[in-house]
Amino acid sequence: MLHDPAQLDLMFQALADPARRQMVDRLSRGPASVSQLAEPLAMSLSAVVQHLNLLEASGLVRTQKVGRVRTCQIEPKALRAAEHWINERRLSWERRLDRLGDFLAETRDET
Amino acid sequence: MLHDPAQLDLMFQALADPARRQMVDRLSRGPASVSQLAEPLAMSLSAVVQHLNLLEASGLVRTQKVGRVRTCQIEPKALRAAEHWINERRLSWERRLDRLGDFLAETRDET
DNA sequence: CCAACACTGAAGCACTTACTTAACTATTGC
DNA sequence: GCAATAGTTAAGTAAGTGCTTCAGTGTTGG
Repeated sequence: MLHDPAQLDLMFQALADPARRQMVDRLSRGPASVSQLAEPLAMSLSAVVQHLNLLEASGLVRTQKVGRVRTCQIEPKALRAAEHWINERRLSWERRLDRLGDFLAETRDET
Repeated sequence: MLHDPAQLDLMFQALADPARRQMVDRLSRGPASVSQLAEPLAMSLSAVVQHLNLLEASGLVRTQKVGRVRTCQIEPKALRAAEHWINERRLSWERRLDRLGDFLAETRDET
């Protein structure tokens, strides 16, 4: 579910905006309300809510409303999924370089 | 350089598109020419070049032209930078949860 | 030399994004 | 109850994205 291309689209898209990354950054230090998320950002509350909805749709953030305040938290599983996608490609590349290095070392020995 | 917000914007933006992720995926298995990158994609070569230019601007891919073919490779440093940004936020969140767990366990013992 | 090859660049078009303002709903404290 | 609080929703707009086609440029094999 977290690994399907559409979900990865949404996650990376969500992380591509500095305001949304700032929101994730704030949430990594603990839960916050919408207004608390909005406070350091130079934009209307309405804009923040729209960013938050994207973050929630991407799965990176989970929210729950109690009374009139919506409290937001990070969803570490989603972060891990994005991290994992990148990590696999990087490792694949680096393993390939290692094998290439070994090959070159071996063929050098065979002189 | 790789950690400034604008560069992260470009990297996550680049990864937000399935065609570009497919190109990165292909490159994680070894270098490729533009035509080779284009081959599995259902779009014009021109569109592929435009995607490739974004990938290069983001720093995720490096290319060099020899004769008439442009050969593309992954830049693992950039992948690592994106990975690292996500990883730090996730760890920050998870450490916070651990401390919270410890605190709750301690206060329970104090009865 | 010249045709095929591997791209490259510009223009145009449909669609999406990141906001804004303004009007609204639902809670809460007094 | 009623004003302040916390958030939501809709509509509008300027700029950005992801393609397309078409007309190039430079390179290479025969």
